[in-house]
Amino acid sequence: MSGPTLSDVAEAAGVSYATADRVINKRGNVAQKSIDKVRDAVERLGYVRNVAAANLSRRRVYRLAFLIPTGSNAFFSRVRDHIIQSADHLSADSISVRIVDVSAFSVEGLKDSIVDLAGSELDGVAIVGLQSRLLEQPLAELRARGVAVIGLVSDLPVEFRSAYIGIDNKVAGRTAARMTGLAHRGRAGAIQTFVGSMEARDHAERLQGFRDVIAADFPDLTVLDPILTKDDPAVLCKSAANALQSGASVTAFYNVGAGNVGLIEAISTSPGARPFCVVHELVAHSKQALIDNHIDLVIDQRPDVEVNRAFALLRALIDDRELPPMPDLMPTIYVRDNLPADTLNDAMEVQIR
Amino acid sequence: MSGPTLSDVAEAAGVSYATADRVINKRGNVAQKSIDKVRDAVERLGYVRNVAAANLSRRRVYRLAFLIPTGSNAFFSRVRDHIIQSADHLSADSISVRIVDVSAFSVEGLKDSIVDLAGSELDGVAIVGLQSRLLEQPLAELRARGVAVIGLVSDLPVEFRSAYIGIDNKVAGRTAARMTGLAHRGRAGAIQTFVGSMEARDHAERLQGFRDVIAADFPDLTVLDPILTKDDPAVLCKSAANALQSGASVTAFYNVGAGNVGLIEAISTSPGARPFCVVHELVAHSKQALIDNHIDLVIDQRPDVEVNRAFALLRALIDDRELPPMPDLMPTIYVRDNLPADTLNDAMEVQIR
DNA sequence: TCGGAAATGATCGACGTATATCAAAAAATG
DNA sequence: CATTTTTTGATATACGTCGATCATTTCCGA
Repeated sequence: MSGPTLSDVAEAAGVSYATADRVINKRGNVAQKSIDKVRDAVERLGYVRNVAAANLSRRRVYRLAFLIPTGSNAFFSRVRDHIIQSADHLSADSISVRIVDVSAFSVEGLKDSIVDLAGSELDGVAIVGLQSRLLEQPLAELRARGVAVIGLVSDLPVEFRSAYIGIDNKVAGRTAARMTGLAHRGRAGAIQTFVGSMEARDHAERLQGFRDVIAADFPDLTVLDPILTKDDPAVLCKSAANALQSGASVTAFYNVGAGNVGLIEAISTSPGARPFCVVHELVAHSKQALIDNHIDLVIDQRPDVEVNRAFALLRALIDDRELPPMPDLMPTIYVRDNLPADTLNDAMEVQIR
Repeated sequence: MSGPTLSDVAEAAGVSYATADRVINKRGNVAQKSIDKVRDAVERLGYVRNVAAANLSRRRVYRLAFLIPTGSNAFFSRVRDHIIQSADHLSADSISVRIVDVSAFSVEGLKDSIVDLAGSELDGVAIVGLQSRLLEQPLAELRARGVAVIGLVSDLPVEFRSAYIGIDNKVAGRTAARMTGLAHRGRAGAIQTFVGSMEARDHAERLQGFRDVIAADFPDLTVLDPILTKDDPAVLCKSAANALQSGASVTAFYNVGAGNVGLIEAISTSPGARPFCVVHELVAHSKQALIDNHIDLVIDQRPDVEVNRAFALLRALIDDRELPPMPDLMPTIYVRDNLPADTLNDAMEVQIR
């Protein structure tokens, strides 16, 4: 019923268990001839290592780390909460997780944190990355020590990680544009966009995707040049208020970055009809704003799904197994009617505990 | 590092390993006093039984079954494909899966299939259910034999299953309404709705949710009485073509049920502007229709996520463990820009193999 | 208080793998 | 051919749990 064991393989290969083991676990001191025989038998019998038994035997503990930016950013506290919550349940599978706080969006800070990882024994790490050559050296060293490295939410230099988990931000921007276009349905309009920083790759990509779709499919709409916010709610509040007062010319808002508290503040205190409004990431205040009808749509990247996926992926990489099939990561559209019940209530409880 | 073992528990409780084992595995013939001591020690030490070791020892194979309606329904072939694909990778975890074809939407057929399950040894089963008292008896018998039973996509009688995995169809209908409303933005309009059958609970609920939101938040829109289609593409094609010709009065289509091939056919062959168009379930043709701009939105219930969740849930139930945290199941909105790359290409390959 | 029933303890051999040791065989070296 | 080196085989112990068996102790009722 359950597949062949290593003993079966050894027998089929005509070698001893010890030799088969030497081949499987790459212990060296094996003749090429024997290696071939074992490999062949593995193939023929369809042998797959019983990971559970192996881990039991070697008392394996998967030591994982997550490098997450600090700060008040609500999205990353959501990520953090999901990691903690998952880790809680994964400890039963002998997985230990450490969350490392990284100073937000500082290449130097991230580099230091990666270098620091060298101190502790690790099997795998998921990093909210940045694109910088500065990171290449420390990442290479990590991987040389056998640590599985993946990028999370924001990618690392491609050659220096095994995989990336996150949405395609161009797709996210395109989706926002599609919805904005549909909401205008033929009518002309002007869309005020906001970005945190054009240096942030995700912001730039979202804006690009947004512009592409509007240009291609909604010729009656104009995309106004983005206002630079540095993700600061105060800046957003002020500039949004400004735009709201400057007559009825603006028919939609699209905030590519964070700091939505400010945008919502401006909208909720401004009288009269408001523009169609799209923002990113479902967190406590954006959820509330949907419910209160202050905004129309939230494009979300489901950090819960991403974290789940990170764990599965790291384990597979560490065990050198095939990847299990995993649901695709697509930007998810929320309106006030398909809100998850517990996005932040539950997560917050975890945080408080 | 890794938690206490049962030996530790026995020692802490001041009983022998054998007694602790008797308590943990409910073998009976244990004094209440001993039970309490062991339970107490488990609590104190935070013992969790090592499922991997246990399964290794007893050569456990999780024997699961899925009862899925047959027929040409594209949604269920998608479900089927995901089950097959997952099962492929789960065989490494000694999980064996059987898919049982059930004649679609026939209570009698479903009942027979459930009764038939009694023949084979099973640990858990996920059933695309129906609401009928006829099912209660056979379900009760299944569960009496220790089989974990969950409802999938469409629920079973509540008292006779351990859990239900599926979306809230009222929420799905509300979401469709919200998007339709946004797309009209102030303009008046009339929405032609289509249902397969008002007896189908999911259809009725979607329509209800849809009506609720339109009535509450979009007073300028009228929901026309639904056209009964029996999910038959031919019926949909004809009635949609009819609606399209009867002047510009209809500004939107909402198909609650299946048979979208027909709807798309009518739209694509009709000249001039088309109404705003929302359907359910992302499958090959609805995806293509999005790309071709024949429809605007697809509300999807992510069968891949649901199947994943079903596996996790069944295992947890069978092992009598706590549930791992799982992403919420919310209706997902697809437009032509956030389409998953592989929804059906990959799945179809699996089918062909 | 005796006998039988109930409860407990002690211990063993699986499960499939990892890791180690030691001896034996085969191959390479001069 | 003798000697070293490389490669192999045989075997043991451990991981944490399950499912046994068998002997011993404790409990309870008559």
